[in-house]
Amino acid sequence: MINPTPSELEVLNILWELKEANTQTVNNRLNLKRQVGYTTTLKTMQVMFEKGLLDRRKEGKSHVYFPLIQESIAKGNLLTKFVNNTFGGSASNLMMQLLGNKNVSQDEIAQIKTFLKEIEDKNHG
Amino acid sequence: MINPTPSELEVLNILWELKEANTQTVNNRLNLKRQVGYTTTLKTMQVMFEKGLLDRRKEGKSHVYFPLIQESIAKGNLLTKFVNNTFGGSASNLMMQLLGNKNVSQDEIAQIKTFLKEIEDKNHG
DNA sequence: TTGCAACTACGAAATTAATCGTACATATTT
DNA sequence: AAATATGTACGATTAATTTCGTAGTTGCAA
Repeated sequence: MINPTPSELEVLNILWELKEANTQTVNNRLNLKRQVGYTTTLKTMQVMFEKGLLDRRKEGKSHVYFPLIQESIAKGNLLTKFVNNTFGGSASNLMMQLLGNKNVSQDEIAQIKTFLKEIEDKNHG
Repeated sequence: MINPTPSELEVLNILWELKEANTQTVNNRLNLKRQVGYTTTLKTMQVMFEKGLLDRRKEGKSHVYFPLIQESIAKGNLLTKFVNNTFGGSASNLMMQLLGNKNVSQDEIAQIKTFLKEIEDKNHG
């Protein structure tokens, strides 16, 4: 199980959205949020290719990269690791922290409750 | 806002539990889970002291260290950062991932539901 | 075919975190 | 006082990640 680094996750988030893209496109996207050099992005994607996080095909002059790992699986793995490190493996502890967190909006909390109600209803109905 | 590194968080977890402890005690605790050298633990705690994560007082021959940061605040900060990095800032996305995660036991899920029901009841009653 | 623009490859530097070796200081025991 | 035990400080090493400089390749336009 290969967990992406923070920088790699940024790249993956873009590729999960676009399905596939060349380095230029990914780099432009990254630069909407923060300044990154082109070769930095290229190197990151090459390393990801070597790690097996991405695959690519030649298209014209450039390579088109695409993810080899599913979004839900990658994020699930990261989440599991985070829960273990930070909340001693207790998902409910994380949950309680989340609901008490000032950085989580009331909207988000309402959404979570709605989501859980749906699950409840599905199970009981 | 200084976020502890993974190793630092391990130390903090011990100190939050014990309120305060010397390096020897912390190191012994760490070694229940994995092998760590004494000077490694010492160095980590010294760095944490420099960063302002811990304070200490001289007691006999050794220093007694104690946390300067509250558990809920530290974990809340880590959680916020994680939600931002991994789930684009959406706590409900994290939530959905959590409930679908194979690594989260049915017990945990039940506990979360119970916990949310309590909140619901408290709000509606 | 020469020159330019767009990509790519490679290596290396810079940063951060984690780890430990070694030496020093202090207190206690003999 | 010498030996021992305990704790501390400091520097150095290792490893992982992030970053970028530079050079090479390819294709197209002048």
